[in-house]
Order: sequence, then structure tokens, then C-alpha cells
Amino acid sequence: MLQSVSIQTLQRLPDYLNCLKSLLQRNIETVSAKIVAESLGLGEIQVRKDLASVSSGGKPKVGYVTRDLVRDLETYLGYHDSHDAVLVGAGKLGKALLSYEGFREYGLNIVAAFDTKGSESDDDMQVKILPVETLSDLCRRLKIRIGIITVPAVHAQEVCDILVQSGVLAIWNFAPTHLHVPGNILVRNENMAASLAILSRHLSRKLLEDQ
Amino acid sequence: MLQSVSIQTLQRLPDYLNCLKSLLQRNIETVSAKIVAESLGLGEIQVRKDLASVSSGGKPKVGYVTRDLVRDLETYLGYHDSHDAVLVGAGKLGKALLSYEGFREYGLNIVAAFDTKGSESDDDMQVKILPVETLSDLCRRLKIRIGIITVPAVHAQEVCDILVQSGVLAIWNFAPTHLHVPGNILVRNENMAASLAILSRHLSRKLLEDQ
DNA sequence: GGTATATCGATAAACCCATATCGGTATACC
DNA sequence: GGTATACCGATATGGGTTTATCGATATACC
Repeated sequence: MLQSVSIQTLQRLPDYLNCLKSLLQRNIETVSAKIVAESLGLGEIQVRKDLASVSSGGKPKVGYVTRDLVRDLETYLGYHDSHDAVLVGAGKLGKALLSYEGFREYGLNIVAAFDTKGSESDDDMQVKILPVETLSDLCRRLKIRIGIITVPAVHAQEVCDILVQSGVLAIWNFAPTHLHVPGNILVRNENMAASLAILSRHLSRKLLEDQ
Repeated sequence: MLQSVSIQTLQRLPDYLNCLKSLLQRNIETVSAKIVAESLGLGEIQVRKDLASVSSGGKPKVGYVTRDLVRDLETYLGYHDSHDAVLVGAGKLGKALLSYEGFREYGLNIVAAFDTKGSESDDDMQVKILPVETLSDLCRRLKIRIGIITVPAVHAQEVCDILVQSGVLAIWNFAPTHLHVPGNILVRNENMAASLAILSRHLSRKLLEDQ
């Protein structure tokens, strides 16, 4: 049951969770796959398959118990036992991510941030910004396993190397560059350019249609 | 040639462009698909197919002419003729995106930003932050076709509705919520939670492997 | 100029994921 | 209590994307 969740399904799970949580707030105790599907713009069968892979089934004529689904999704996604992470690169984007409270409820706990410019403490940030020289040491001491890279593209690879050497296993890369890592390390690229490519093409076509 | 580019391929094109540009800076005039593949961690055949769909072919024993590929990729991705866009929600993330210069070179030109709190002019931002009441009017007047949503989730749908009613055709949504739009409008979700899901699962597995 | 080699391009197989169809089961209503 | 209905679950079909195999061609070297 746990093994066979496809990447695509996995990426939809947070959406289900969002949707179900908002239903729960409206005191909707049970929910059918059809409702969820319509609410998220997905196929009904797809929703059933996805939910089946992370939770025990629903009942005919009733649907799923909302609360149970939420619990199972959160458990599966690891939102209950949070992961510690470090962020490297306290520029605009880095600071924006640091001050985003939402990550904590996704089980991501940013315990420290690093930058070359050392610690310029900002108002509404929880963590201090440390000099990058201390990055490796801190990762080792706290057994950090997730690294977030928000440095300029030219420095991304060297930061990546430091993280990997310090025991980090998963990297969330916001720099617009490809990172080379050993096979057992996962890199997830937050690929803004790819998103733009899709938007841009859609637009070009639409504008072309209307002459 | 232009029609048959798959979504997956389209998303890889910006990576190719990045890679090729950096090769060009190192005065590498021609490049083989193999080199590009290794540099990006992709399959050799895949690279060839992708490149073939946007550019005229390479020569045996020599490879592709780097400069030509860059030009063709940029043309295909529309980086030459830029699209105007508006951004709604000048919180932390919104401001971070506003001050990111990189978008311009991707052909995205953010001409205005909006927020409920009106115009609090910030230091290094090019555009002023306007009251959201004027959003619809400006979109119509300037014929804006791309909207970027960085408001809290609860307000995302209403902002989305305004944008759509004002003629916007493509929406880049950073709010963690699903948006309902007419069929001819494209929504691209920048799904941070989905990325986290993938990172988190990888981590859980790795930690499990090592007990 | 002939041959070896590196590289591209096209067709075919394999794989993954989404969608459709069928059958089963619990609830609701008569 | 029986029957109709709404909904779930499993198996099968289909489309799209990746990967593999083959043949073609231009360059380089002898």
C-alpha cells in the first residue's frame, strides 16, 4: 500500500489535504470522491485511486470519513513528525521563504539560515542568519537532512556540495541551475522558468487563435 | 514541428537554454547531445528528441551549433517578445518576486502590483503597489494577459475571478489552493506543498533504509 | 580518396499514468 | 424485509512519454 504511490499521485495528495481540511472546517463529516473531484477539477476515478493508496476505503452510499482521510494524508505526508532544514541564501527569495509560516504545518522546520554576509537580523524572522562558514558544522551537529538553496545560480553547486558532504539527503533548489549530486541524494528543482514556459506558450496560442 | 512539443519537453527547454548559454559563455561553439545530457542528468536520446522539436538538426560528428540552439530555444519560448503581467498580493513572497530581476530575461514583464493596503513604496522595486480596486481597470486598459497571484489562500479565488473578468488568460498561482476558472484559462500552480511531499517521502525512505 | 568513428535521426518497444467499464456493497426508502 | 440507488473498488483499455535499437551521414585520419 505504501510503496505503490506514483509521483503524480504524491503531488496531488497535498491538494486533497487542503480540500478536505476546508471541508472539515465547515463540519462536513463525510465526503464522496465525486465532491472532492469536482472541487479540485480532477477525475472522479483518479481521486478514488489516489485516496485508496493512502487510506482505508470509504463506504458505499456514504463516502469517506473526512477526519480519517485528513489524518491518514497528514501521516503519509509526514506532516506530524517534522523535518529540520537549513536555508542557504538570505536574499529576497530566501527571506520570503523564511518568513512564510506555512511550512511548519507541512512538517518543515527551518532551524537556521545562512548567507555570506553574516547575520543581519531582520524583524519578523524567527531564525538568525549565520555566516556560511558555519554551515557544514551546524548541519552535522543537528543532523540536518534537508537543505534549501536560494543563492544565485553561480554559487548553487558549491553550496550543494557542502550540504551533501554535511549529510543532507534532500535538496530543494530554487536556483535556476542543474545540480550534480550522488545518486542517493534527491534534488527537487522549484522551476519557475518551466512554469513560465507553460504559461507563455498557452498565451501565445490563445492570442494566435484570436488573430 | 512547432505543434508536437509535449508538456514534459516544454518544461525541459528552459534547462537546455540555461545549459547552452553557459557553454556559450565558455566559447564552446558546437555541442553534442551527449554532453548536454550528461550536464543535465538526462538521457541522450531524450535530449536529441527535445532539441529536434524546436530547432533544425545537428550534424554527425560535430553536434549542434550552440549559438543556433540558443536562438531557437529563446524564440520558441518567447523570450524575445515579452508578455506584460500584473502581480496581486504584495506580501513577503509577492515582494520577493517583484524584486527578482530574472523574470525580464524570461520574457515576463511585471508592469504593476496590487494589494489591499495600497501603495507603500519600497526601496528596490521597480513598480508601485496599487490598491486592488484599480486592478480590473488597469488590466483592461493595458490588455494584461498574465496574472500572478500571491495573496493568502482565502482571497485567491476572488482575485482570480477579477483577473479572469478583466481579460487575463493565464494565471500563475502561488496560493496553496485550487482555483476554478473557465476552460480556456490556464492556471499554473506553483505547488510548494507538492515539492515538499516529494522531498519528505524521499527522506522518510532514506532514513528508514539506514534504520 | 577510402575507411573508421562519432554523432544524429527515425522507428519500435516498454513503461507509466489516466480514463473507462464492470461488479459489489452498504444505505435509504417503500 | 425487499428493492432501488449511490458510491466504492478492481480490472482492463488507451494515450502519452521515455527508453532502446537500428540505420544514415558527415568528419577525421591514414
